[in-house]
Amino acid sequence: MPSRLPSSGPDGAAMPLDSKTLCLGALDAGFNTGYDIRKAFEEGPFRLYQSLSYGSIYPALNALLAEGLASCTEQVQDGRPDKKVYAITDAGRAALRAALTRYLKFDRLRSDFMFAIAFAHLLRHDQVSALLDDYAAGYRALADELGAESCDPPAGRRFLIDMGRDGCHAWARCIEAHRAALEEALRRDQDADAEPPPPRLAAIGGGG
Amino acid sequence: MPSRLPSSGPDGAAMPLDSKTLCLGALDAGFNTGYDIRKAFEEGPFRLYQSLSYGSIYPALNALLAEGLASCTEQVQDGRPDKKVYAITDAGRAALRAALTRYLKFDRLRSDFMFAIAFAHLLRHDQVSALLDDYAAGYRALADELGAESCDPPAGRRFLIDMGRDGCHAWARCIEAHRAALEEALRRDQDADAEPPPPRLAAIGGGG
DNA sequence: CTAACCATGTAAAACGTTACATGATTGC
DNA sequence: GCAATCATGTAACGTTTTACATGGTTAG
Repeated sequence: MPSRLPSSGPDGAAMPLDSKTLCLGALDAGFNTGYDIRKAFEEGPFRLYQSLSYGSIYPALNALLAEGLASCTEQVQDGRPDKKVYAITDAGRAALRAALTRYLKFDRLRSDFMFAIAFAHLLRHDQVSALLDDYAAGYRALADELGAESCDPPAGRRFLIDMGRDGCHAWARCIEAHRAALEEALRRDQDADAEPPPPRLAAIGGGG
Repeated sequence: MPSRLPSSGPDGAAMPLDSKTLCLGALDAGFNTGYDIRKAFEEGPFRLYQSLSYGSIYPALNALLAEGLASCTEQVQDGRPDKKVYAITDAGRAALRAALTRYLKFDRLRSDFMFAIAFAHLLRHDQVSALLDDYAAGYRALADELGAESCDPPAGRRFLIDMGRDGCHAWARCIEAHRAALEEALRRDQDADAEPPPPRLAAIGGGG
């Protein structure tokens, strides 16, 4: 059985990486229990780029085991459920490599903040400013968290960390670079609304 | 009936904006049919920040209509199904404003490329380079597409456009700024692997 | 002649998150 | 005492994507 990893459909079209592939990657990166894998996607190196929760991880791990893409040794523990320590197999590493070599789906950003800001005209000015403050602060905080990563990772992981840090900083700077224009435009629009209707009477009277 | 828009759960925790809110936003922005709304999320101003497909849009539109958050006038057409032209109502605008004022879930980036690059050590160098080329090119192309947006949009939409353009350019620059380090590290690792085993024989012989 | 565009809508399938169930240990 | 951490796993739930159904017009 040729252990399929459907990150590409039957036609070869780009499909998102599936949870099995993501787990295989986490395993290769040295996260070797379901619990640790979740942390890798919640707080660890993959945090910015992918997400995965228990509900996907444990079934995926069992599937990988059944397909021979991962192996598992159980460690009996006191009080807690037995710890299952997984390792990627050679077949698993081959499958991971194959999945990463297919056409990858391009990045997708989901930003409720940016969507909200599109409707700045419906919000009060102080709400818009607060939104921008929170948003920029969020990215700065993220950048700092991501920068404080484990020392001396392999080359690929180093790239992830550096990109995450600098990319988040860049986005924050971008917000700050454009907010002045937004806030000024909003003020202008408000002034235009609040202004008493322009003295058309004169024009009308003069034109008659 | 107080037309709920569940972008916040019962406890007030941050939840992603739901499809009804997104449709309300599209309606407010002047996209007034299901078909046009899809284009707004596929190619239009929201393209970078949210996604929404027919399967979500048409049911959402019908729900909004039933709740009085949108109104609809049908335009009979030749051959095609009747065109339903929607408009946001005052209640709808209030609901949109309310949804955007709740706690918003922070941005989530999904990047299969970045995940793949984390495993550069499993790929051939030319594959890694091709990946980086495609990735940077993708962001540059996106930036250019986003920059070529409709003229003179309202202030909030102007912000979206400018952020999209500059943000994508910044990310592309970031890729290019860090790729040299990655590729060099990969070369170093390969050289270390390819190097003939160090002359331990001498040491062993000398020590005997 | 083929592809893309216009236009709405439904149904099924795939996928993911959340909450639940369980429960000892460690730090504040 | 309370919260967090460790640790696995399932079931319900909701969302999203994809395919299907229909079909005339227009541009290359």
